[in-house]
Amino acid sequence: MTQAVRHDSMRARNLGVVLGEVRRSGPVTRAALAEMTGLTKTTVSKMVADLLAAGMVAETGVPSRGERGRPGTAVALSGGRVAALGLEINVDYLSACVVDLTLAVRLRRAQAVDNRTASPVETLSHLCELAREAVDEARAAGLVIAGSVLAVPGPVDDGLVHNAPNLGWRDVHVGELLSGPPGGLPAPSPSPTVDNEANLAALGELWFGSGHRDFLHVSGEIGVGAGLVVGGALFRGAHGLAGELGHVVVFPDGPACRCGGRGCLEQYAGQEALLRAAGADTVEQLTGRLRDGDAAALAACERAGHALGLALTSAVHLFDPGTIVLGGVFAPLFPWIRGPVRATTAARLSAIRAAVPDLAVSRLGGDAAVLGAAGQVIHRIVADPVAHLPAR
Amino acid sequence: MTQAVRHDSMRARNLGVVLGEVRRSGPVTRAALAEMTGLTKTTVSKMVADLLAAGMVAETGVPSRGERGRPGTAVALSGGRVAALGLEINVDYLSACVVDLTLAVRLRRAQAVDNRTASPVETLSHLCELAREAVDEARAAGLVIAGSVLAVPGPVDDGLVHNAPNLGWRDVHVGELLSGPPGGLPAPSPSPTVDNEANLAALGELWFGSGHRDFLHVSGEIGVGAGLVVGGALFRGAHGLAGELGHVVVFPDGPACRCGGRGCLEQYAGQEALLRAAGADTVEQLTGRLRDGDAAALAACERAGHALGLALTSAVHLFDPGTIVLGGVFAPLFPWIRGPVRATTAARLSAIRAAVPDLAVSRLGGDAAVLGAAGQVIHRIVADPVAHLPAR
DNA sequence: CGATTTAGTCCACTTAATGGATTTAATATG
DNA sequence: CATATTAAATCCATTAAGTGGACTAAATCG
Repeated sequence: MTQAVRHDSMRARNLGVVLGEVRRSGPVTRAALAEMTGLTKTTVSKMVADLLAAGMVAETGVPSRGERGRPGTAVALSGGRVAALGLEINVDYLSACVVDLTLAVRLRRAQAVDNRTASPVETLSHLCELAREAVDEARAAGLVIAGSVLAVPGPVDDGLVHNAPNLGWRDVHVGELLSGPPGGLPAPSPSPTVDNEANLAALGELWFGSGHRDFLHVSGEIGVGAGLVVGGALFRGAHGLAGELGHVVVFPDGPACRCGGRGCLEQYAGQEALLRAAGADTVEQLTGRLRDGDAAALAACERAGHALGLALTSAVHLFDPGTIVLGGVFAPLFPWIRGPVRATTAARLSAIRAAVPDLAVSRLGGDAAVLGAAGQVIHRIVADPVAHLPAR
Repeated sequence: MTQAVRHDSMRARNLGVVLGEVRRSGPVTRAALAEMTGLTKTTVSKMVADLLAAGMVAETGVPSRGERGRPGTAVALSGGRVAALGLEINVDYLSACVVDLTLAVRLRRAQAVDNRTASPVETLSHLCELAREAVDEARAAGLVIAGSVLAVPGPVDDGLVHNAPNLGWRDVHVGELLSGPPGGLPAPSPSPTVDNEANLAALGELWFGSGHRDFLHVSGEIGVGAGLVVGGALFRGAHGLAGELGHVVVFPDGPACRCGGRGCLEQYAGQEALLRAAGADTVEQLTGRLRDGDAAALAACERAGHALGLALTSAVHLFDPGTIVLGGVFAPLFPWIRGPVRATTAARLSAIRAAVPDLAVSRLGGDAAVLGAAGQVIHRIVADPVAHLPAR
């Protein structure tokens, strides 16, 4: 429920509103902020002073536009102090990044590890090491890490990974394992919150991608996940398990899927099915063959694209997304699957929908999830700066 | 974006919080309200005084529970003054209801009209007449109609019905037609807002139904629509067109659908397909035959249930609903389709989902949409009572 | 160079919530 | 039966935070 507004939470909230507006509108003067937020110049001035003191915003060079009157001094988000750590565990790599308040990527680390053969604890201590290095380096650059988020390839419920089949994890309580030395691993503090990779990839696309505020982001990895963003907010469903595009039924009598069903999208457009159909071992090999015009590879993409188109048709009817963004392995394959996907969706949607959602490719590819993880921390800070202020 | 909180909006908001808590918790004392909202007793007392003066709450008989100390005087929502009008246009009937603040249905009117043969303007003036009668009767009972919402069987965008195929409407600007005598019809004032029938039916189920806060409501009418409620809020998608369950792809190579696709759910479980397959003319006839054990009727239900189960499997993977509630024509058919639907969803979901959503039947049946329409007005009033207060 | 215009700050005022003291109305107890 | 105890509701002085108008600062215009 919406909570009651008390005097202090009013201020906290308004600080968030002002900071959010600063982010949205780039460098802005206090006067413009007052106009936009509906607060008075006095109030805005006081709040900007607080934000300046906290190192969250900085006065930029005056954008003197040659207009009459006293020129305002614009303020913008400052990347100099506050930063966030993004972490990712995936099937065959670990990854970390540090992002500052302006969403500039300050540091990027990745490490190839086969996490299928390693135990969860091994993988997590590996990750902690990587995180530690990243944090140290960020500190050396004068940044304060305000928080971190970890992306894992499977559904997460409050720090608990119930079942991540592609990692071979079952009931791994990541949150607890990372909650610090007494019983846990030496994780960076404050200890990371854990979230699903597909969800965070969608948020990555939101904050670091093409700038859409309404889209369905499809992350093709070993599994096929999707994250829906509506009005700049992620849709999670009742238990946070929404967006399992990979198990949407495409051909009800198709091949059996590890989910217990038959004919799920993953059996046609998942990375393994796709490579098997094309007779390739890696995605790089597949794109190579596609470039060479290999018939089997092209047929595999055609088939995967058609299946993806069918699943997306259902998803569009249910979700009503603004745009569809293809990411993960679908990004490098985009030139070849775009056609079949479009053909299928257009044929089935154009008669009833005024606008068939655009089909776009993600520029972020595999980086979307780590970036989204770090971005989520930043987003939380901007929405509620008081909680992260160095106590007044 | 979240708007800035100013002094007056702080009060407005807190009034809404208090009133919302009164609704949620039935008769409560001021002291309990203070506890629940986190506001002080002083503040709550002042606000309750305002709400009493506005006739929105009333002091109920003290629920003296034999405890020590001064007993509190409980307050509860009062149905005596404020009420809302719900309206519905459907293919073969018009309907109206008046609901008071406590969500008690004070008045219920329905009229069988074939709106397929009538023009939109004819239908709407018919509706206005019905509404006028309902409003007059409510006034006579001392109620003030604070607003109204109209349900129509088709997607609505800001008062404009782009395409309601089952009514034969195209680009009917209902909002404008109902905006009052200068150019419009003599609609009740304030003039109704318009929304989609499936959405409002889901909200009806939320407020008047079984009390779930997370569910997917399936309204089987001529078309098959669905409304998703998550955390007590309706999910609408980017353009308000979400939940078109009827056009989820079930058998990609199935029969052609009027949407331009093939093998949509509507071709198997829509009212027309279902009756045709069973060789029946009306739903009543069909249920009669089912009760008699007619083989063709049972087979038709089996087939429809299987198709619905497939579509719901996809919907569960994408939406992650808490429960599935079957309404509309599926309500009377529930005893016969429950089995096939369950069998299909359980087989395809149980291995990967910790909890397969429950399958329940709506107690509201065809009334869900009108009730939801009236309920939406009430909901708005409770969320922001200041806007509906008789000016302090 | 003064008039005009706009930005930002200062200050007295208002709103609404707070917290503790007080009053009120019950039950429990000697 | 009078008194203690307990909890609800109200009263009142205080505080936090936003408001609005006056004032100062720094530009451009004529």
